[in-house]
Amino acid sequence: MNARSAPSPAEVFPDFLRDDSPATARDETRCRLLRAAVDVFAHHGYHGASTREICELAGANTAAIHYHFRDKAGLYRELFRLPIEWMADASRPMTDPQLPLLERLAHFYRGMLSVLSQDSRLRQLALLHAREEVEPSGVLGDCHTQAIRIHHDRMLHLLLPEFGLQAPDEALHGLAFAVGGVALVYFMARPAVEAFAPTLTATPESRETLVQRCAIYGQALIHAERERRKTA
Amino acid sequence: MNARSAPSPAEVFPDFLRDDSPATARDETRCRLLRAAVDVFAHHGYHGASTREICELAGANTAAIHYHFRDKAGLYRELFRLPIEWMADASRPMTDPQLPLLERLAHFYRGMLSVLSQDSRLRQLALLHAREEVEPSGVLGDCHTQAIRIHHDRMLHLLLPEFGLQAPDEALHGLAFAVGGVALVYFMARPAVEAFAPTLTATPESRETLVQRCAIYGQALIHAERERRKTA
DNA sequence: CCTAATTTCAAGCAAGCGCTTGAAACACGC
DNA sequence: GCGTGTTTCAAGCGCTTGCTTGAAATTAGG
Repeated sequence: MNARSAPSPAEVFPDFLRDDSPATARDETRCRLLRAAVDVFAHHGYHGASTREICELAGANTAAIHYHFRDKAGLYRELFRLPIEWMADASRPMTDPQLPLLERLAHFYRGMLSVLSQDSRLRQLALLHAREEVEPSGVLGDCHTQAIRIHHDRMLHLLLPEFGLQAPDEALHGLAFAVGGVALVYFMARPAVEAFAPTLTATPESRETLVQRCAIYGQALIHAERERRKTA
Repeated sequence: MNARSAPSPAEVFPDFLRDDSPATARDETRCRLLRAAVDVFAHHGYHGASTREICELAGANTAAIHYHFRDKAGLYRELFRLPIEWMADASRPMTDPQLPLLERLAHFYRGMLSVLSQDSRLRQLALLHAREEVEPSGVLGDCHTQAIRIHHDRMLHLLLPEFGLQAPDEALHGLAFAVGGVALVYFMARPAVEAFAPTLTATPESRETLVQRCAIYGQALIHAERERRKTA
């Protein structure tokens, strides 16, 4: 009668995104619900989405949501349960101290933009995170901010040695926001980007060119902050 | 029975935001509805907001929305009818060719951040625009993108002479996005900023410091792009 | 002050919402 | 093959939603 006990994270993430999962048939409906939920929530937002539409897309009964996730909020929350680190695997090498700064920044931006490049559920999931930042659904608590913090901390981790600091000060937080902001617009204001400069992110080649330019910009920001600290 | 013909823009914008308007009593209910709509839509988003709550806050009957704006979408659309140029008056001097680049950039960022500084309806209105970018309500058409375009064009207008160009190329659009992105996070990811570095935007003084740093960053981006073009 | 147009009101409709129910279908150990 | 626990189903409940209605209240002109 009650909702199932939650499975371990690795059991569903990010596997449920793939159409060829799950391994076991017992979770089939559950996975189809999660996949459909990503699609519908991404299209209409949390409040705009209806459980009926999700179930219809999943080919399941409306009662299935209550059975597997207790309620609509539980289903939505399940999509945010794991940190979004795996969303941007490509950005992992940015913490490699062996690589030159420019290259690490390129990895960072490639990670951000790669998620958006494909018309996949990964991109839709990224969209859900972006939405939650601008229009919190109110059902997630602070778990979403925690997920974002990982990225911010990683950026700080890259910046700190550049300035010989042990802990970030106010300006370093601002710099981290600025470095991320160089590519943020492609994340958070997709319609505007495609309206003003559609060719910028059209092909994988143009996206890679964009990544390289962003890396140069990021490096310039770091240099500028270094100069600013010298004179101040 | 039918909705009134739309008044001229200057008649309601941005006057309806001020609590001491309107000049004539005949538009009182209409103005109170608009003000309440800003509040409620900003809190819950388009889909999450209910017309009943808006009317309750405005002290009006639920039928008033239909009478003055035809329906919920009409009321929402009215909040987006005018370009958002007046939302950031402080950024107007950024087009003044007399001023040095750094100062013009400071005006730009001051305009962006000033809107968010106060807990006013102006800020809520800005929030509505940010939301619409991430989660289009679907009732605005492209009129919202048009409003954003004004800011993008103004940034291009600032950048073009710096590179001796007549028309923007792909990279210049990317640069415009990057320059704006330096402060975009304070606009579009307010919860994250306040979670990670709350003091950054806490007081008017710290915000002005932030504006100055952003201007330096923006200038650095422009210089970096100039260097990049030289070597490429 | 009467008349006509404009604006507001209480009441309620149809539709869609999230969620519940009790029974049927299924899976699986013995 | 049976009994037990798990999963799915059709049906519908109570509620809120956006919107409508016809009449009352208000305003303005002659």
